[in-house]
Amino acid sequence: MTSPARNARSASAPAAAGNGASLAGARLRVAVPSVAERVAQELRHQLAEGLLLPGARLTEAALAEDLGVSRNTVREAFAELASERLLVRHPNRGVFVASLGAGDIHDVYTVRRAIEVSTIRNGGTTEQIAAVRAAVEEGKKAAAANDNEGLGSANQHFHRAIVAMAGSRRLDTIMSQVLAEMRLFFHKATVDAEFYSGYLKDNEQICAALEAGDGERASELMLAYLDRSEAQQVAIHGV
Amino acid sequence: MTSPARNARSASAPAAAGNGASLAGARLRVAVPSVAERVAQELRHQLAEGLLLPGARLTEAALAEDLGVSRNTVREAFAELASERLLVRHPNRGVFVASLGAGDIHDVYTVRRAIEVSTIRNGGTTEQIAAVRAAVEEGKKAAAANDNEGLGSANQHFHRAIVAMAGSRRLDTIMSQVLAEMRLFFHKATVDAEFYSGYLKDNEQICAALEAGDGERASELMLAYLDRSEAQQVAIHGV
DNA sequence: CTTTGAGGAATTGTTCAACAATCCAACGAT
DNA sequence: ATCGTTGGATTGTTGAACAATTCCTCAAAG
Repeated sequence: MTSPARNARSASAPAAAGNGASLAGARLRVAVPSVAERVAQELRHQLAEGLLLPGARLTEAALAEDLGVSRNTVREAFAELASERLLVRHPNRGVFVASLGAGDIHDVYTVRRAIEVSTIRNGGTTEQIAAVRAAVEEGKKAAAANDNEGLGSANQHFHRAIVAMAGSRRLDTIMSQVLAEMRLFFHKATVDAEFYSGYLKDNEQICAALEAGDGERASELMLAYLDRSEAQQVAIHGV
Repeated sequence: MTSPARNARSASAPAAAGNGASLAGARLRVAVPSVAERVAQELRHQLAEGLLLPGARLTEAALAEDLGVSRNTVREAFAELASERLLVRHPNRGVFVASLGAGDIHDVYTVRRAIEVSTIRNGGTTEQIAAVRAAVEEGKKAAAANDNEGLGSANQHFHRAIVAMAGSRRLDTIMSQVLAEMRLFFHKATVDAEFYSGYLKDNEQICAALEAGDGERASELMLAYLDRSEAQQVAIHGV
């Protein structure tokens, strides 16, 4: 019953001479993200890029000054990022970049096992499987180009494509958040060339099983992959 | 004061392999929840209680006045509830109590299938299974007392206990959020006496299978239960 | 009679300035 | 060296302000 889009006409343009110039760029963009949302985006970017390391402290005043926004707005962005577990709030002490502890690694992989294995067992449409295949090929290409950064991205695309087969917005966002958490914490590991290259074969096998319509085998492969990956992460980062 | 580098000291403190998380989480009750948090709690309560129906609008000023807090504080509470999908923000239009559409029902059950079935297949410790059993008995008792409200609570406890077997904080919170969503939307349905009573037998069977160590059978029963429940919800609420 | 457009009220988005509460580190007294 | 005290800094919260936007009403034009 809710009509999603309402045209934004009423271009009364009572404003001064300048007029459309500045608005022209945003003319088609019906929904401009709020300032708080843009701050959150910027922080997510910096977190994903490894510019903000786990444990680092973020002070409201500094960020507000730095980004040219109000402290309250920064606060809203903090709340959003905290709800995604990328930041943690210590009451009256400040917000810090999240850092995963020993149990958290297992925790994250438990979520992934639940979501990915369950999803993959049910298979997907040919289009959805094609998306998975595309991610696999993207990874191969990145490997051939020795592009580690691209390899990491391709791997995330692969797993996101897997979950997308379930066709659930909620699962998609959960998966995105989990991947963001991992990317934040495991950023150092991504520099290791051998780190992702070993997974290329797994992804290929899983994708092949999917294309063959053997969801059961695909799910078993995925489960084995996740278990192995978890063990690897535990080995790298001190338990 | 332009502070160019915000990468604070990450050196010593955060080590605490034990876990900084538990330190924060284990902050004893000496810490009083913030005002924003209390507002969020109050709203959650009213939502769960059915005092705020889906689609209802919440105005910042009214709530601020009503609860005796500042508008900004209400805003923070809104942000938190929105991140839990209990409220939705329409930019420049206001926040509304979330209402599930056609696809959302299937979406929610997709999440539950992924989490609950996956968790139950792996079984749990005797203590964890005992918690499941306790929820089952709680339901029986409520049924005997003709306490529909209690029946609904017991059912939620049952499913929460199931997920708790995974021992994952993240899965627990995801499950809590999903259950909160359902409780909000399906509140009207909970008045139906027959609605939950039919599930008592399912819960009993699932619990029995768990106690017998037959996780596979338990998971199959759970899957069948969820599918049936989804169909029932779709039947009740217009597709 | 329907459509169009121009106010105008109401609400949100955002900023700013202030104050209380809390934490932290340095300091001083015992 | 231990323990309390004292400042300084940062967060939590408030209140008021203003621009931007939406919604509603209503009169004018077709």
